[in-house]
Amino acid sequence: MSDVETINAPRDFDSLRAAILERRDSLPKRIAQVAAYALDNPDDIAFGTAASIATLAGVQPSTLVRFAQQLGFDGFTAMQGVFRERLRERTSSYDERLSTLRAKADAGAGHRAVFDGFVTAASTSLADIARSIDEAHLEQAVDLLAGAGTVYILAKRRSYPVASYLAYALGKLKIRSQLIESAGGLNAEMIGFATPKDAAIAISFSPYASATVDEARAIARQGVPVVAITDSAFSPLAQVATVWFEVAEADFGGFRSLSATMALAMAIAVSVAEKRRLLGGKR
Amino acid sequence: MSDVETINAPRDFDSLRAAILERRDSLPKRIAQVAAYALDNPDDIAFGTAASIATLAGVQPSTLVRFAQQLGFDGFTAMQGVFRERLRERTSSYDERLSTLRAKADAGAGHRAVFDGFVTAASTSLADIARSIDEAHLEQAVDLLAGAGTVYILAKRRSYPVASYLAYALGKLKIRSQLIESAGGLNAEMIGFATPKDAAIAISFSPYASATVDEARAIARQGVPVVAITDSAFSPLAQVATVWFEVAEADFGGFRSLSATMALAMAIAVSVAEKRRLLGGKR
DNA sequence: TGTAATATGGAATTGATATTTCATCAGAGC
DNA sequence: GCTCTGATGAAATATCAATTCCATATTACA
Repeated sequence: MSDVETINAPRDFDSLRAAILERRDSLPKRIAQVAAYALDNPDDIAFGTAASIATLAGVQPSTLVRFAQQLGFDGFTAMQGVFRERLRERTSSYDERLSTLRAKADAGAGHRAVFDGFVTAASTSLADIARSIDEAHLEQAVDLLAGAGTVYILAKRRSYPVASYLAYALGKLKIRSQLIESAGGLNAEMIGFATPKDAAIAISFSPYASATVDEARAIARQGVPVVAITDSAFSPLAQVATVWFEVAEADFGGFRSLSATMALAMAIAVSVAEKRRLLGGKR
Repeated sequence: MSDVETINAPRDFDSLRAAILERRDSLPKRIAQVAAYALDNPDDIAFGTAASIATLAGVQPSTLVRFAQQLGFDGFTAMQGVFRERLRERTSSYDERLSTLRAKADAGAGHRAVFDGFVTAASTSLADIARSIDEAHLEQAVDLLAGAGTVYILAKRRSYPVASYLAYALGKLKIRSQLIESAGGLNAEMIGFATPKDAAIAISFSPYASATVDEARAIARQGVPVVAITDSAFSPLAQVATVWFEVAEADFGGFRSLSATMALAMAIAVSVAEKRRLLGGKR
């Protein structure tokens, strides 16, 4: 007869919520109890087992299954899937936006889609770093650089734009810095001048430019403290660094956003300048 | 002897992360593979089953268990609990974070506030440009550049990082380009080679670097079409440009964000490459 | 008040999943 | 070059959890 029910199971949390509220009054006592608990503690449902949830809600596991079935699901597991989806969507809305944009751009949806893709990639990266930045590391890095004589900046290729802006900013802020840029022959000599009283900032992302890695290793071996900005704990830079930051830049069309890295680099530069001003004297 | 290990299983994600990083170098290959995957895709671990995660990470389920045990957990399930805990603690979404950031960026103090300021400036700029970009101009600029022989890139000082990334991207995309960078003496000669079959991208913001303006004027006088990215209709670049974009970058602590300009520049580069691919032939 | 329909609790079952075990393999140390 | 130790893969196993079933209780209705 009314086996039609099987098809209209809610696909997302909002419609599930709506479905529950709609039937609220027509639900049997125990089922209603589950419904109330589900809306109040959606996170518990996402992770718990049927048994554990049942205990918390004060019902039997079988009631949970019945509840799910009343809503049109196959069983408890299917319903739980919706609760889990909700949890991961809360964190990945940007990622989804990005992937649809990618699909659009691939389908040839025009230049606007490409542009939106880069904007979204940059926004994602910024939101990401805003959440994940480690304040203690920031303090450490600033302290370290504030006490340095010369700040050596190491970056090649993809990361080079950040380095050049950093060099520009440090110059404006009257902080002595040395940008190690070209693949030309003088780099080794330049690095040779660095002492433990100096400091270095190295920036590199996978695939790590070998020159940057080599130079960072060399400079670290001379006892120069290194602040690294890289993309993974497994980066070779992380291993030689005194302090390192993990920055996950979203990419689009094969090009990584630099927004998060830029923001971090600039924050470090300005903070170092501020710190030096506070410490006074040293001119 | 070292059976003490059993007790020190990390209780939260941060210490788990720390534990992984600490042992990074001493881990066997497959286990390290799991470690890398776990740190890169923590969400997957929270939700998946041992089998599904193992497939994604390219290992056997047993390796997952071994990994968990190495970290001091009883088994995979216990470790997964930590990943789940992390997910339920992370409450708000990206957008919420950014807007609260914006609210308190000016209120706070310390280095974190500086960092937040830069992130806010960047995301504001991005939001602005996403709203105000002129699609017709975008089309025009892409058409113009897609038909060009060599793309000359003009930018100095503050805008130079964008130019260098643009040059990098164009190179990767196999679009011939020439970056006019140094204040050195050769620029005039370089520009002298440009013909009306080429094109130029000029980037400059107030206060406009005089070299960029002069060069843009010179190249335009030779009949070379110029795409300009600048900040006002009164900009000298707007006057010599064939197409120009207005980009209003927010600044913080005296330094302008480059995020919006970057996104626009990259979108142009990729769109040009796409257009050329569509036009085919031309190799 | 009696009867039927539905709801509920509890246990058995079925299915899936983590874990363990064992055989094989790679590499370090002698 | 050989042996031993530790790592790895694959499959068997034990565990655990969802589901189903059945007996019982509750409610609705006549």
